[in-house]
Amino acid sequence: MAKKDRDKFVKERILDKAEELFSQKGFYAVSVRQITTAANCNLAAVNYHFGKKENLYLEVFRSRWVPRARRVHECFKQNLAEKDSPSLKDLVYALAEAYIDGPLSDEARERHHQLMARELAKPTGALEIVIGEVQQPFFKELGNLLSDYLPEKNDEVSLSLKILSIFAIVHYFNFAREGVAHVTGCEYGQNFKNRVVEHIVEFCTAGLGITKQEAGN
Amino acid sequence: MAKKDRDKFVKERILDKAEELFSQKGFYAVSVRQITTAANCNLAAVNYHFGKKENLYLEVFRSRWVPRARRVHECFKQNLAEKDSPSLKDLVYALAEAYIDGPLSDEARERHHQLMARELAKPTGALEIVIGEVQQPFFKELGNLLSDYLPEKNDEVSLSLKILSIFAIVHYFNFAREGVAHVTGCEYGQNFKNRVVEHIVEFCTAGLGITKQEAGN
DNA sequence: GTCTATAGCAGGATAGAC
DNA sequence: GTCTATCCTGCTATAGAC
Repeated sequence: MAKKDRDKFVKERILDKAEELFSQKGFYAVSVRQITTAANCNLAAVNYHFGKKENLYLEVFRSRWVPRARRVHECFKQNLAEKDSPSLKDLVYALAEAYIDGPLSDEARERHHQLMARELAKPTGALEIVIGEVQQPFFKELGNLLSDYLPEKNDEVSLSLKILSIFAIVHYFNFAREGVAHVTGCEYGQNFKNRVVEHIVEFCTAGLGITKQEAGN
Repeated sequence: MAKKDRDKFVKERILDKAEELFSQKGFYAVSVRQITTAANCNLAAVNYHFGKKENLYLEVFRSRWVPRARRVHECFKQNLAEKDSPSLKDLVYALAEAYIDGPLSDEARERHHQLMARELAKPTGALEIVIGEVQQPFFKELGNLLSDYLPEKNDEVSLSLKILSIFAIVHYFNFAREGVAHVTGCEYGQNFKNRVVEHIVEFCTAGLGITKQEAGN
């Protein structure tokens, strides 16, 4: 790990550490000095490779956040593809599992959602990347999948509200871990993640207006 | 308004402006200079009244955030008290309306949830205030109310997960307004707020496992 | 209580050697 | 590409006059 890190090009190391620090503390709370020290390179490297701190922040989203979001979405599709003629419950399950217990490591998942939470609370240029390149197209796709299952015809906005609500829950359990742990009294281990996934599936399939019988198992 | 502001004591003006700025930009992105300039007072006033910047931040939560959260909770209880023998739907409605369209102004509501979103993503000492003094007791109270309506017996954790999920949705629609507006294509006017409340009530009463007939109207 | 002035330091960015 | 050295700005916090 230490060896692998040293062999990476400086630019990559900077991006890795920058993401870690930005997600933990936010843009302003992290100094270029902290990043370059953590990345074991010179202070001037950030300016050489990215021009300025802000560009580095955006590049973190482009080169790290977006691909990782895509991996989660791929995982969802794969989860879903394993079922033939999936039920709505299968669909929500595939989604919840991809997000809560999917391809990302626990650390990566936390970083991922903290970065997004920061952008949602106070958008910078990165929110355009997050929404425009990733969320919007994925939600569109989800909407198409979902609308086949819903009992009533849904207009665009109704469908969006439903998808956003599922996403809000998934997102909350990922980014507000400390609060969740405090309120529930549970640690974020594998058992708890399983339980959260079960809960989300129950809550959201029902929330979508499907009775247990209709939802399948 | 300008007059009223000028008549307030310096300490109060600082707290007002500090909250506004902290919620918009976060702790590190706001300087004491910005706060004191906005509060139309001297730079040294923050140190005089609060000792240091961090204490001011905490005091914003204690003296502004907590009372406002209490007002929302009071509003919820009042909404609920207007019904005799309220249905579950009434309960969720009272909750959603208090949060989405309750006693707070739009600006105050946005500030309120942005401050909380920041704390949830990256807890500081303020999260203890938020959860310990406000959320935890309120969730407990909600749990007691809710458990009477649920068809099955729920252990503490199951109940917490349900409440957190409702709260996650409510919170998301308040703090991620820009993202929500982008995805739905809707502005945050009164119409949209009404629609969001309707949606939350539908989604969450159903999500709690209550069929439309059982939920009442 | 409120001000000015300033200490003392950390920040981002850059110039220029290698 | 990577380094050192440095500029300059802006920050928090404080001392001390009023």
